[in-house]
Amino acid sequence: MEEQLDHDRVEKIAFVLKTIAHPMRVGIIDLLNEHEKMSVNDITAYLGLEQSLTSHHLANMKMKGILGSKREGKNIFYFLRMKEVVDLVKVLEGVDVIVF
Amino acid sequence: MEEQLDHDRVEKIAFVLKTIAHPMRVGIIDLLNEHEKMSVNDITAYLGLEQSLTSHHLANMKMKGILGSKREGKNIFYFLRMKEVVDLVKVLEGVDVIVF
DNA sequence: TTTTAATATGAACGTATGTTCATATATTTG
DNA sequence: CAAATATATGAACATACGTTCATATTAAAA
Repeated sequence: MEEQLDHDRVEKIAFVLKTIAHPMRVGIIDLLNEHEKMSVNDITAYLGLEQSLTSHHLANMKMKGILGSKREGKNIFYFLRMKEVVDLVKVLEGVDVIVF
Repeated sequence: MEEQLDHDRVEKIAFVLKTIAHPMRVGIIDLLNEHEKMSVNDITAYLGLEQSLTSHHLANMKMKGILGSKREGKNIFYFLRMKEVVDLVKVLEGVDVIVF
């Protein structure tokens, strides 16, 4: 017989991958890897998106445990909580990919 | 000024992540990491899916450069082409995740 | 050469996901 | 307290994606 699929394991792994599998989310991870923490405004400016859209992405990644946030006066700063995601991006750095 | 977002780079990275961000695809990657090559039938049996669904997943991952395939008689064997995806899975091994 | 086995294909469908827009909430400043 | 700034929220919409089903293709075996 074959080995057995560990459903829980593959689900968890896929869940994280799914959460960051978006160009803007990868960009956010890069940013927060280089900056420790950043305000929504700064992230928005960097990504060149609308404020609301950035907010949605950040909220989603926070809800799923990838990011954390902390209010400081008028600003809310986001930071990496699940640091492993940086390695995900690193693994794919320079890999030859043809996108369609 | 801030650094600039490298659109091409994040797109490529997100593209690969997106392709494998599914429980069954992660399972397939595991399998092909341990087996070198495998027939559709064997993969289907292992995953416990329908033949057609497995085929769709395999075709998708092949089209996007993650897998390759080779016919041998009645069987078609799939194998890992982009080996880096194994490291993606490894990075997330044991990471604490709460799925919803 | 008919049948069986292995795999692929494509349409149809439902659901999930990203985006936009308008508006709400919270904090600071005047 | 009113205005301004920073961020969040939720509905509406479009699109992407996974799944199923029925059928096509290819190769081997009888």
